[in-house]
Amino acid sequence: MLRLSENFGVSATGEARPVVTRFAPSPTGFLHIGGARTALFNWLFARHHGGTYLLRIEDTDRARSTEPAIAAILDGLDWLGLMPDEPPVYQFARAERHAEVAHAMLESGHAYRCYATAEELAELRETQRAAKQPMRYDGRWRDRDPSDAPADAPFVIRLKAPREGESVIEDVVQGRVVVQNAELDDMILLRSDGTPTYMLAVVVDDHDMGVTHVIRGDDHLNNAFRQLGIIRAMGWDMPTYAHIPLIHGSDGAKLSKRHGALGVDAYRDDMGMLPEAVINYLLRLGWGHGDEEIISRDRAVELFDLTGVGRSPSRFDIKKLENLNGHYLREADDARLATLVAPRVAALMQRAPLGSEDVDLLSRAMPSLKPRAKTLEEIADGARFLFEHRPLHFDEKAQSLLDAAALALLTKSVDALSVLNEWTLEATEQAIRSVAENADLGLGKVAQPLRAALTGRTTSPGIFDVLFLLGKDETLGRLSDAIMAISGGGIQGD
RNA sequence: GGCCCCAUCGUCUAGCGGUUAGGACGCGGCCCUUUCACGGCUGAAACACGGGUUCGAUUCCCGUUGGGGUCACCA
Repeated sequence: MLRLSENFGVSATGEARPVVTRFAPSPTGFLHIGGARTALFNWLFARHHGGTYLLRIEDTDRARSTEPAIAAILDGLDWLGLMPDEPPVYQFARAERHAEVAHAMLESGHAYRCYATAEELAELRETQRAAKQPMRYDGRWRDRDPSDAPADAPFVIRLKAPREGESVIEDVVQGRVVVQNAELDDMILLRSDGTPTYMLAVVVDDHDMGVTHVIRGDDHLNNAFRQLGIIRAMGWDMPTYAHIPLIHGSDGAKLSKRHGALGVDAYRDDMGMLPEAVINYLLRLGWGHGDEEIISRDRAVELFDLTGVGRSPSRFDIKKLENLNGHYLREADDARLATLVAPRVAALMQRAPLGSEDVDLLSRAMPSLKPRAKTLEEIADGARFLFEHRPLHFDEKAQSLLDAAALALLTKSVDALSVLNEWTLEATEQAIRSVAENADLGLGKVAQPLRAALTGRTTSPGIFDVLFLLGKDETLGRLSDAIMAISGGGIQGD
């Protein structure tokens, strides 16, 4: 398939311009995962070509745009490292310029005033639907003499779109797409209150911002043809289009709020994902480079291109994201993870924030904690035993391990451990191994009761890591707690 | 419904006329092993269907089916 050059936007005069991309969300809600991917692709494309990546807040819908939504979008982009190269452009602030363009088109005869009322149009649509005709504006004011206009009546400005012929877009992702001009009606440019519609604003802003490559969801593919009408009427350059397929939920339906279209903050806060994992996952959703799966940000900038973007929609798979997150967790710096996990531990245990000593302990425990988790939340859960206060609460499985046989083993362990002068991994391991050997048992037979007694659970980091992290006093204390509980028959349990 | 887009394992994908159809997630088994993980090995698992074009189609063309998108004084 023939594809246009991606490196540069080519102007009407044929001169090459440096790449400018933009992400243009409307602030009507959080930054969801699909928007994040669009932002990522725009960012990546600009970086790859040494261009500029911009952000435009499409807030012309005053009723639905909110300040918190803007904050949420900025926050999400910041977390993902996708902040724009220049301060964001607020579309509503440019309403005057949009109106100016609409009036210029009126002057040049590319647009006209339409006095049809909302009721009139609703009626038109109803008739068309009843007759099973395509629903479009019928152009009733298109060629009407301006003198027919009712005095002082409100009007909108509509584009005078060509009614014959066809329009072609060579989309970098979708290929050549052709639409008959007869399919397009005369869309509204300026509302009766003088405010611009999205169709007008997006074209004017993209032009004024010097956007060379429009990379957006393919739900805008049909819009592109409408927008083309404005571009041609104004004699502007057509940007290179790249309409990327949407992300669907795991059930194949469009990702919506009830289908798991969560804000990126949910991935960060609720699930405990790392931004690098989300970025890597989003990158691979709809884009591929051979067999490479683990791709760093730098590597992505190096490799990314639009030709690698697939044409079919993809489904969101949380399992794969978790797997990737596990990978980046294992790779991440321990001190950084400790900082991220600390508040989660406090929340989980319903206790005061961890002090610096506790965070330090968390950091030291991280090498044995992080390989066992896929999210920060799981790390926090696995770290609880470090901060639990004596006497421990034993879960059901742990209780069943703490029986009469365990009592003997625990007692012997206390004996072997308490005489140790040095509390090292090596020393404790040697002591416990000899307890096992003397009892003629495998290490596992001793390790499990120890684990239960020390952590209250049956799963934990390696038992010698647990011993070491807890320290001698705490270890011996917890062991004697368990011994007492068993002999007294009063195990603290559920 | 009109128009537009899409179609390889369950999922994300590689493939760009001739391959034992590859990788990853997930799933099963084995190994490692003090639990759980990690790691290693391994198994099952796909070209939606029907016509063409061609010596030869997963690959090119058409159709069918299926999925998605879009048809506002929303963006």
